[in-house]
Amino acid sequence: MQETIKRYLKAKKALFDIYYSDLNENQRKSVYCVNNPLLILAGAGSGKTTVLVRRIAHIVKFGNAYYNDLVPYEVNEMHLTALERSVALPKEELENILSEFAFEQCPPWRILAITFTNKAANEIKERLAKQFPDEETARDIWTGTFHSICMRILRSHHEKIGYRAGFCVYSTDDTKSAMQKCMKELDFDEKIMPVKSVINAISKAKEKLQTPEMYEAEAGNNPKYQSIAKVYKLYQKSLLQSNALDFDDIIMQTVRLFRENKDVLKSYSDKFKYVCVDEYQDTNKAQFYLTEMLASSHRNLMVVGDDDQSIYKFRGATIENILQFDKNFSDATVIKLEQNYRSTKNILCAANEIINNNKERHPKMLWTENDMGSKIHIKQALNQTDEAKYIVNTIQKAVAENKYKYRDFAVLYRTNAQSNSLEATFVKSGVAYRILGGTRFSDRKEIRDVVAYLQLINNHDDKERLLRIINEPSRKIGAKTISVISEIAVEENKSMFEIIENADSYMALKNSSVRLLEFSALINYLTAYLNEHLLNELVEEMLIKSGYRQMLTDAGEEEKDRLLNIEEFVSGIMQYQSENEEPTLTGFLEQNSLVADVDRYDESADAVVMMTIHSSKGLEFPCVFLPGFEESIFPSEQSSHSDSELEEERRLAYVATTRAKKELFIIYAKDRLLFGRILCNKPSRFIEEIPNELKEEVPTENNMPRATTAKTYYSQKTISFSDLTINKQLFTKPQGVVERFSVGDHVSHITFGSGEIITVTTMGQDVLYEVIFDKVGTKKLMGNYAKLTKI
DNA sequence: ATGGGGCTGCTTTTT
DNA sequence: GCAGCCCCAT
Repeated sequence: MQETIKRYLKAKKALFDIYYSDLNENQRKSVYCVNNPLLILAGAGSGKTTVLVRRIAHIVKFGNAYYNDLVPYEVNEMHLTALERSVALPKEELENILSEFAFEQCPPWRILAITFTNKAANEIKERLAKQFPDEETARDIWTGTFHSICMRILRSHHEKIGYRAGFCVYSTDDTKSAMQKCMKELDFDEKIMPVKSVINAISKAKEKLQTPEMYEAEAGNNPKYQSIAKVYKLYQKSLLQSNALDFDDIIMQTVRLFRENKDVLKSYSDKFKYVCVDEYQDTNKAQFYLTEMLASSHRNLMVVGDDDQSIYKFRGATIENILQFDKNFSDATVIKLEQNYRSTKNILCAANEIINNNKERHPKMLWTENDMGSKIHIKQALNQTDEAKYIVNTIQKAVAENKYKYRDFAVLYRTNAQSNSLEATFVKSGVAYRILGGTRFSDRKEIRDVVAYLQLINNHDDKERLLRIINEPSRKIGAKTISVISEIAVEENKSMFEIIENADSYMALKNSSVRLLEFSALINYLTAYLNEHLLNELVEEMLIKSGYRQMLTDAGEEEKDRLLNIEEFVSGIMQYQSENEEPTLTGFLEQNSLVADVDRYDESADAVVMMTIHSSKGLEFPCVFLPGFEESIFPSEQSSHSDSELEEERRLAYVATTRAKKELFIIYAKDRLLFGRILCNKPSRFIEEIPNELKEEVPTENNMPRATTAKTYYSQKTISFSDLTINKQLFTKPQGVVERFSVGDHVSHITFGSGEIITVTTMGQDVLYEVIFDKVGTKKLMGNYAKLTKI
């Protein structure tokens, strides 16, 4: 009987291994590991989304099938032989056989997958859909960004945090103008305390879950922080009055909801048997608490991350979250995905070399079985126009030779501002291109105006949007009248819209009451109109009745673009209506405020795509151009003063280079026009960090004398191939047992030098060491990565 | 209440 | 180099 059991279990595992034979060993391990906390450290291009999707599908289809030791009572020789022979079956049939092993399957609606961007969420949704024959299963899985998931939760429980139904989300610009008004009300001088810095400080506070009261307490005697505390307080009050949340509130208020209502938290944490978080290195403290809470009942939390791709520290993301993972979940399994399937050896090696200059990281090594590929093309351009021309020419040539299509190319830059000069050249060239981000579509005045009308119709309390459009087009309602309304509203603790609706009962508004009543009647009429009509019809009616369309038509040729933009916006609404079973104004506005331009990136369109490096995270392209690799641009001027910010820039350079599959072009300009001034910057240090053996200089077209070109810069630091230990290891799969140490051991590290182990924490199959180094102080290192040697 | 003219300061990066 | 802001004149 023992023998039968062994054979049965062996056959089961063999069948699963065949079913998942398109995955590598560690990827399979991640899929099978279902019933405890799981940390996946996944390098760039190592197939982490695949693992995430396949694991969820596995949980739904087979549950904890792989690791259980259950054997059916009736199993006999015939059955066993049949199983053992099934190994040769095609995959579709295999799945039927495997379902026999299913155990503790999880219904799809009890699985939650959280991502950082809508782009990633959509990709997971699409790929999940392909895993199931029916449409419903994939749709029932809760997939979304932190913000969209929280909104979904808040919509059901808004009253518990003091918000009314139909509450709305403020965009960055709405936040800014609301903040400005608060500061004005408190008589704070913008010259001394810029709005931007206040917004930043308050955002940071919210990321740390600090309430205005907590912030005030922490401010102590510091006048600057005391002032910010005052603004924070007033700002929260005005948000509540407008029935609005800002981006950070979405997370913070959800945490608050859970903390103050244990029953609500319990209903969600009981519901979600499995919680998966993508891009865990980008989560901030608030998101960490949120995740922990949601996973608290079942503790089946899987997080996927890569510290080398952490590029959002500036907005509060903390790598501590990955390090803390094992503190909260000491039984966590840790799996590393280090095989890269995306890039050529040359590209991957260059990326490894760049990131290897960072000190604050878990040393790790990506390797690939892909070809060597071309060397990295390094191009010196004369100026930004030359740079753009080089990109256009290279693309045109490759397309003409039928090597690539337009859509195979991406141009990734550090700052959105760089897109202007690129665009100018692309327009003239006739190369199809699309720019994502930058002056966003939704940032355009006319779009913001139309959205403001819709927001006000949806939520009459929304002060910010009301102020935006009350005199747009001109209704002869000026600053004076508005401040009177605002004062009355504060006095009577009513919304401004309520005062406007009753303008005729206030003496102070005598002169403008007719116009005010007309305005409130317009909004009320449109609100009622929505009951009987579709959203796009509402926009048409609004454009006509408000006089907005007339205003634009009167302006003539100049404003023609604006009308076209509005048309595009309306077609966006119609798309929303066709995609959703129950389209609502609230739903549309919410989607509109949480979705960025990058999310609309359509891979099927044959056009070169341009975006910031930040936006490109998670994407891949056969050919990538990286313009503007100059000191003070990349790394940016303001980051060059601090080591930690420089390391973040370097991680960004790492993300940029690892986007490329086949060809990578890095370009720097001798002269660059910026802010109307010509700058002459040295080539970026990141170019220098790529060893000469991996790069190839593109000759300048008119054969300029070489003495002054890039070579001189490179020769400052010569690295020979044999010095590169990492390089050599790159081409072979690393394996073997890593030596373990205990507290008090003296060890040596390749970059940090010698030190002493002070703590040892087991983290799944890995060990986290805290080491006090003689020169650089205390560091936390992962045993399997760190390559420590005993002294 | 509005529109024009001049001045400032800006560019990191995003939900 | 340009967008957005403030101030002043209408």
